[in-house]
Amino acid sequence: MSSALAANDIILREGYPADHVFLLCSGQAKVLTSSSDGRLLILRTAYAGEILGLEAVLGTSAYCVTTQASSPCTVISLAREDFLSIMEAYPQVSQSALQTLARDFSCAVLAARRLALSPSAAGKLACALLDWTQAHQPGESRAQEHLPIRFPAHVTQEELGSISGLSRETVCRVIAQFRREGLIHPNRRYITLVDPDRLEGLYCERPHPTPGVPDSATGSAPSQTPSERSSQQASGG
Amino acid sequence: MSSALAANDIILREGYPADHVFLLCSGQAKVLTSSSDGRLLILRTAYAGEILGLEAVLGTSAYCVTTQASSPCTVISLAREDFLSIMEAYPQVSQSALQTLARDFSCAVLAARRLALSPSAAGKLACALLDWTQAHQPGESRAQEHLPIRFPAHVTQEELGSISGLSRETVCRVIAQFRREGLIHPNRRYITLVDPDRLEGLYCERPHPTPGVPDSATGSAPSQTPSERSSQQASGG
DNA sequence: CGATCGTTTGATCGAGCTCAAGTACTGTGG
DNA sequence: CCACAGTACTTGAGCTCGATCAAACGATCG
Repeated sequence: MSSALAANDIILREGYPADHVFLLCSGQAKVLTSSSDGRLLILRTAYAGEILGLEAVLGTSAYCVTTQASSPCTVISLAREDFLSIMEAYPQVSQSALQTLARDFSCAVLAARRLALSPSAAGKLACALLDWTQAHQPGESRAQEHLPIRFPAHVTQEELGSISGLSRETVCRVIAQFRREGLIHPNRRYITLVDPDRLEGLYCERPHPTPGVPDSATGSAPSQTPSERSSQQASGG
Repeated sequence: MSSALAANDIILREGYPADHVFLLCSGQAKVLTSSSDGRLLILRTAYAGEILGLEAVLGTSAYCVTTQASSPCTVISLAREDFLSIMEAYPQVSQSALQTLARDFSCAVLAARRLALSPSAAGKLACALLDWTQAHQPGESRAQEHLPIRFPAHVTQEELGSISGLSRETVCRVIAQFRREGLIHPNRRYITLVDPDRLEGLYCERPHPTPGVPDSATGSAPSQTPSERSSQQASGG
């Protein structure tokens, strides 16, 4: 039931039958998806305490991501049926699973966003750095976002490439460019984001409070949602 | 509480406070994310009966996708607190929400996959067509995947571009190429995928039962997951 | 029958990938 | 402390693919 894994061991594999969920008891793991030619897309890092494989056990019958230990790990595996009955018995577990899935979904959407909508390599990398640091920020230090941010340790440029959808070499070139522009300060250990706000403003098309969805057919005020105009009827477009 | 919306009206907007969930009672809606310069990434189509905005109400405090009516719609909005207490009172609602979120997550991962891992425009479009038809297949006709598939109606090439991360013109060119190769049969109304399997084999790097994650440091059999070697200990890397 | 929207095709250009070579840093063992 | 090996980083040159710009063509609808 409990396993000790070495770095780079596979915890679960995309495409395989989703017969278990895995509780990551210690260590860290990369959540990624891969193509048959070896290219990787790293979605996020999972830390101790997280449950892996939720989406597959609940939904389709196969895992849709691969999880690979990035450091020595301890995991506990739980059979699908057991986990489902636990969730039934303890509503708190369901609630926790809901929040986990909601976060996973947001993370996947952010990845898709920057891959599709960032027009340049610099944009992709900037978004990746900002998304990554925000997602892995311990605690709720979202308010002091304008302060310098340390990028988590031991992420190679190759991994950065797999996060942002760029080649190793391009990652290197963009990092050099950001350094020249004073936006980041790469040490051997950390990449310090000197001015996250400026980085975001210059290169990112991130979800803002006022996003750019066209309101072509909508004559009404763009900021209104149905909840705010429950009595009104939308003018037919 | 209930609203009638015209086509192209916005149901909920990414970045806005997640104060409500929305039950789509009739019509269809596009789930998308946008950049400030107007580029779009369409993740999927939501149909009548679906609950929209789940991920935001449960997780972070802001919607992370935009939902836009693609046909006239009826939606019912439900305040966040009300929905949360309903979920608490009726475990079935929680279970349903879990499955919805699991599917949404899988869908977002597929989008990120094809954006990052498909090496060519043809690959991106082929994956998009296949993902889209599978996700929107009514019922469980997954078994007869080798039969021709009709692509859902009224998806313009521009929308196909926003689904696959390509420009309109490139979508057109790739469609022409697929037609020349006998892979698809585009009518004015439908695109018929003549041979989905061949299309997938030629152009897609989709999650197969034997994906290409490197097992560099793992000496053990690649197909083994921790659940299958619960008594064994991984050899320290 | 004209207007509008969607599709088709061509020409050009540039960003980023690939290939290739070279450099810096880390850790290990003597 | 130094030599060595391995890994990661850096930089350059060339080239390919898809975006962009531009211009018709076709269908549908009022």
